[in-house]
Amino acid sequence: MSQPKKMNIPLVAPIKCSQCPIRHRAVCARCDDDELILLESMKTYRSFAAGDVILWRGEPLEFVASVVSGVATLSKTMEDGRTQMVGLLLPSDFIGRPGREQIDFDVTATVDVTLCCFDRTRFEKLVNETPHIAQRLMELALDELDAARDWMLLLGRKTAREKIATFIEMLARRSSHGLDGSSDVIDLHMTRDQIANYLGLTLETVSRQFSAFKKDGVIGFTDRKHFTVEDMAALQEETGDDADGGVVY
Amino acid sequence: MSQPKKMNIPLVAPIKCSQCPIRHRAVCARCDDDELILLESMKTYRSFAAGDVILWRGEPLEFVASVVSGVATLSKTMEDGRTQMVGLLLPSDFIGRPGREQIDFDVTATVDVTLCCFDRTRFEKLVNETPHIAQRLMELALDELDAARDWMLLLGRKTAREKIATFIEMLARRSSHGLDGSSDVIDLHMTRDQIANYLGLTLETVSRQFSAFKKDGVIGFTDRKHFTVEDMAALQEETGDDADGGVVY
DNA sequence: AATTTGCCTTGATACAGATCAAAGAATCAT
DNA sequence: ATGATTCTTTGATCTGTATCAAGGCAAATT
Repeated sequence: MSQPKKMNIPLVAPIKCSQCPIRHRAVCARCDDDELILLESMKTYRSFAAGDVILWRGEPLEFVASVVSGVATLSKTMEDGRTQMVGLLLPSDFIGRPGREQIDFDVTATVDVTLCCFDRTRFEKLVNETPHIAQRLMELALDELDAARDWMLLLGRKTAREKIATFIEMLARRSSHGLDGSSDVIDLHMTRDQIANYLGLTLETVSRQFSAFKKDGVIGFTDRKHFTVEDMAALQEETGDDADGGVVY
Repeated sequence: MSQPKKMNIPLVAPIKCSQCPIRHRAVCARCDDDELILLESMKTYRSFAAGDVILWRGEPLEFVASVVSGVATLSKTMEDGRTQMVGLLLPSDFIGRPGREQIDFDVTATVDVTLCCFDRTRFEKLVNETPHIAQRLMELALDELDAARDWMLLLGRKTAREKIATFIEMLARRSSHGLDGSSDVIDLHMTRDQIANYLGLTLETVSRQFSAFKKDGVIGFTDRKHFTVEDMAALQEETGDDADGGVVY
């Protein structure tokens, strides 16, 4: 009954742009109705199971895409196997870049992922003709750049404890549904090993720091993949980040 | 005769866009003659001495700019003083982003810098009206993003020796004037401390690794700020990067 | 139910790089 | 020139995190 994991049926029937959950945040955010009709005719949906590689480094890039649902990661691997995640793609984030026919990292689905794909060369043409899209793509790229820079500070200067605190705080912020009601159960989609690759640590250190925060009453685990934040103020304090935006009076 | 360091005369007479050294690579790369005339009427030049802070984190952003000459760095500092450089700006690189009125890092001139500045709000308007510029800005952002991701791998996973090798190799590649004639003298514009902040190390470790590479005959110092690469192959090997682009056959 | 497999935790130990310290160049100011 | 300051090197020691190793738990498979 269950499908074999690597079965190759990535294509899925797309939903209407007008009903698309990422309509107002993705690369198409600024498009008017005419432009949407055009995009609608170009797009195809593809799905990937958790763990599947979406794109290999160096592989010719046939399509660019927006993440519709799920989470994907960008990662780089050294010859001896050391790997570092260099990006996290959430719904509305964009994969690929116009003007380059390959990428320099692997893209992997960490949970089931659905992508809204466009043929790369056709999309490039569209970018050149459609200012809205180029502008939105610019904004998305600049947002990712901001995130990458925060991550560089984390990787270069934060201690293991600060890294884990920052990571937990990020998850807490993301999964709080608008409100900052703290004691929701947070899902830790990734394995300890993936978290380690994200934070520039080993999986053992990740495990130890989680245990330490649990012992200190900052978080509580309901099971290995789910936890609650018990003391948000303490967590914030441990991240090493400024409480405010860094504005000094 | 010499001017006091902090004297506030940043404004300088701009040169013509048509003669501008970064004309074909900066944000204005794709602009046609009409657009250039418009930009010409908007732009002002500002100069900063080595060591000057160009923009403070959180400060309201009055202008955006292209680097015309010199080198500037982007850096983030934690409350306790730990700092991490998160970007290096070379001629043609862009400072600031349309749609945001402050930035989350400090921008500092490491050597004397000249900027081609545009009033931020006027520039934003121009971006909205001029697809060329949004496209070019997107490309610049994506290039920076690629660089940031390489840097994340370095910060998260490379050893001190690999970090220094990567840094030296980058300088060597940049300062080789087109040719790969190796034994040019390379200028190490930055202090050991700045290099440490760039690589996520301490200045002592930077110094030790330089000494180690010198002892191993990989590089030779002519003075503390100038060196030559004696063994490029060995240097490449030490970076930990794939020799090729990662293409496996 | 028993077994396998993958993931996680915890302990013991090693080591790379940080920290502390001091002295040696180079640059700057007088 | 002379002294002051800043930057750099090198040494000694410490420590946070990696590494090595073993066992535990839970889900998947038989």
